[in-house]
Amino acid sequence: MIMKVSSVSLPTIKRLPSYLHILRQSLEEGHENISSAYIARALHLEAIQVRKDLSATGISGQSGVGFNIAGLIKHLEDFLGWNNSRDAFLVGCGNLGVALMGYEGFRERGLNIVAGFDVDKNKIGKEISGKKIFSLEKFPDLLERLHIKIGVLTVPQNRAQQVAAYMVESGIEAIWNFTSIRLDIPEHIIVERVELECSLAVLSSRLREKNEESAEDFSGVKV
Amino acid sequence: MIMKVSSVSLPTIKRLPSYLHILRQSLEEGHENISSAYIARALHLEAIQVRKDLSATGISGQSGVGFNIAGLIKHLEDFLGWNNSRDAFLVGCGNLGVALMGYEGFRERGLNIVAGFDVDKNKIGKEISGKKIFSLEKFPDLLERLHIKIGVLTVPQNRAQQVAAYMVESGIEAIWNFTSIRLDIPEHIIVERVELECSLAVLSSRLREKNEESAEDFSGVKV
DNA sequence: TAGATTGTTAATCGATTAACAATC
DNA sequence: TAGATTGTTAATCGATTAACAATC
Repeated sequence: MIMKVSSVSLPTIKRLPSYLHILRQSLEEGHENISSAYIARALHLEAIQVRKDLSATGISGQSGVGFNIAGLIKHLEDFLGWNNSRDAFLVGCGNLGVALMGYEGFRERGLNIVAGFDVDKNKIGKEISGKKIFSLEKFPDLLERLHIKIGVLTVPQNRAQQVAAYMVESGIEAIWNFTSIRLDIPEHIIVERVELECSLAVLSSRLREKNEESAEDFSGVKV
Repeated sequence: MIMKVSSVSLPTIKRLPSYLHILRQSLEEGHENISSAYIARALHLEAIQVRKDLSATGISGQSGVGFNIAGLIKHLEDFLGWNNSRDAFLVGCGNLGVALMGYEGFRERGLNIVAGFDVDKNKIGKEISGKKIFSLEKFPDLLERLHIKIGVLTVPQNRAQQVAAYMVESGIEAIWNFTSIRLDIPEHIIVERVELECSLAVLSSRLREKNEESAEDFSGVKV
């Protein structure tokens, strides 16, 4: 068995959604083909990087012409698995959970949240954006019956580890983790964490830099 | 004027919050010092990387002993500006906005959301997690009066660019962008986008790989 | 044919990792 | 002193960028 850990690098994969964004926009504007230079300009990247990324996903353009937009969209969506959407359960119907259940954009990106789960009796039985909320107890049973593989984790921090373990026990294969907890679960389970903290760290440090710069302005400049 | 674009690399900055996490945990457990090897083990990193990262922020440990935990926490929080929390406004009090306004963790990370803004008359005047919601019209005035520098953007996708422009006009200095829109605003404004789509792309492609692997299992193995 | 744009091969750059002397 | 751990210097690795022949 060949055990390749993806031939496509993480930085490349992370840029693909932004390419799709530009491509869809461009298609709507009535264009048929697009060049790597055009995509690069729109995203403040280098054309060669765009070409390298695209070729890594296994598509090739046409010399002198560029890439067929519709074909490229189809190809990238296929590559990401965003064409045939996968069903998912969401656990933790707080404000964040409700926000995610109502977000239309996920379905276009291959993720279809079909139901929510919570422990709060006031929430159980209700519907959010047309999706029913079940008792967490029903999770294992429904997971099996609906052949769900993906769980979205939006519970409070202090419940995260415990609930994640329960999801794994129930047979989940992948967890999209919206908590800041680094889950301790078996290696074979796919876990992707949304790194809010990292994003805030970058924002914070850029703000700090800016402050230091303007402080330098005052100290360094002779009036 | 020296215009250094930060001596500390982005990958390093993004790892700092996880270091803080381990450090706080370790302090609670009653430890006084910690080694780079310990931190690395807890985060599945290499000890040398932890040391390199920490030294990049300008702190040094003690040979044979490690780092003083309390001192290191203080240092990293200072570095990120997470000690003295900065006030921020949040624009767009939908489910996501409400979720963020109620999240306790931000204050510990230097971000204090003090008020929300919305265009929905039903929301204006109400309070969420003890924070008042104002009409978006009041944004520029309150921004100036309270000396707010940071705006959290949680409006619907189709309003994002327009609202962001309004925030810039009003004098905002930094935007934490929770929409998937790449904002087109002046260079000198700090924009940090939470890359939900990228995270989903990584999850998707890992799922696809896993599928392909198990498909190979079946095709490759002779029964 | 001339112009545009691709994909390949090589060069550069920056981040990670290794080795190890210095220090507590 | 022996053991643990740091920080420095050098080596490696992988991603980005450059150069350019090939192609439409």
